[in-house]
Amino acid sequence: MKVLTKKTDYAIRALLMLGAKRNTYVSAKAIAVEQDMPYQFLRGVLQEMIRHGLIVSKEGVQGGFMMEKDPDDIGVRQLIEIFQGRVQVSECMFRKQICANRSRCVLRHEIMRIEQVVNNEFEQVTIGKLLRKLNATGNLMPALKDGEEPS
Amino acid sequence: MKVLTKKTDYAIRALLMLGAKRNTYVSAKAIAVEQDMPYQFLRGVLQEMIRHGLIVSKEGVQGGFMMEKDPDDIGVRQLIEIFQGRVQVSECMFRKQICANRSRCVLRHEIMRIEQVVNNEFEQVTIGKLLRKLNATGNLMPALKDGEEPS
DNA sequence: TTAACTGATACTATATTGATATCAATTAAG
DNA sequence: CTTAATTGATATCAATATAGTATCAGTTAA
Repeated sequence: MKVLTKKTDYAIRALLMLGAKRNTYVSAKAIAVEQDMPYQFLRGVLQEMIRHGLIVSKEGVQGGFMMEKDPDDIGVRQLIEIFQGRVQVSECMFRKQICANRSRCVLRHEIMRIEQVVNNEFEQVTIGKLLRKLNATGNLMPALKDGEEPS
Repeated sequence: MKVLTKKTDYAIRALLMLGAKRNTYVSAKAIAVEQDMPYQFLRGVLQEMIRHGLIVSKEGVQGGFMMEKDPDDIGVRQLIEIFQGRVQVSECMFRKQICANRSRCVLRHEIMRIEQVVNNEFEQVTIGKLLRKLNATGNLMPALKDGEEPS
């Protein structure tokens, strides 16, 4: 069970780059190369973020994308909603007759509680928070030391 | 974003039926009809649960399925793992070079924390717990009263 | 004028999910 | 002993979601 799809994954990483270079336009190509993402696919992701007001763009030479919102106001929850739709534990777990009255369904309570917990957790992970963590260690991808194995 | 797939959904509801009629064999057909699930699809789900030791079966006339484990020992988390695989926030969010050393990746911590929270929540929702909730209200699908609208 | 860009959109490929169909083997009951 | 109700096992298919590619028009700095 994969919680984050590629789109959300790429969106987060692109935003981390834009957040690290605020007030300058970064091209899709630059992001794609540095983060090793498929160029056209990434562009679609960036377009979607423009539509949702997270970033802005400038066309032409020296153009690119720039972060618009405060990174602390961009939560992973919002990104999930944009690229994967609202978190629902079950579309309609107790359907037909059972769903005739969802508010009285005894299981609905549990389902909604978990939905809320999940959303809450993701909401608290913001781009700003992640950026500060990155700054603390200096880079996003620490190099391996001699002889060190990937883990 | 749908957290529970049909298989998990059907599994939970089938288990609730079996849990409500313990020590008797309930046929796949009976479950499918009462819970309005596709018969053959449900059978696949039941087979999978046999393989994982959650239920047992008896072939032939008067055969069917019976709950094997203590319902308090069957958590939704286990069902998700069986039918949807282990919960992973991201398969490998920071791949290639970045994933060369996942343990040092600064974002990994956040990711794993959320994974744990999610798993914990689902673990605590057991079939036994759900059954007790059902018993408290008497049935799984309360009928609508006159004039009452689905909600 | 040109090359580096984004905007927009159409398309393809692959994987996952949901569902159906078939046939052999088992078993209770008449 | 036969039959109908069942599970076991598998093969197949359809629908949807995810991931990725391609193309062309428009914009802009140099």
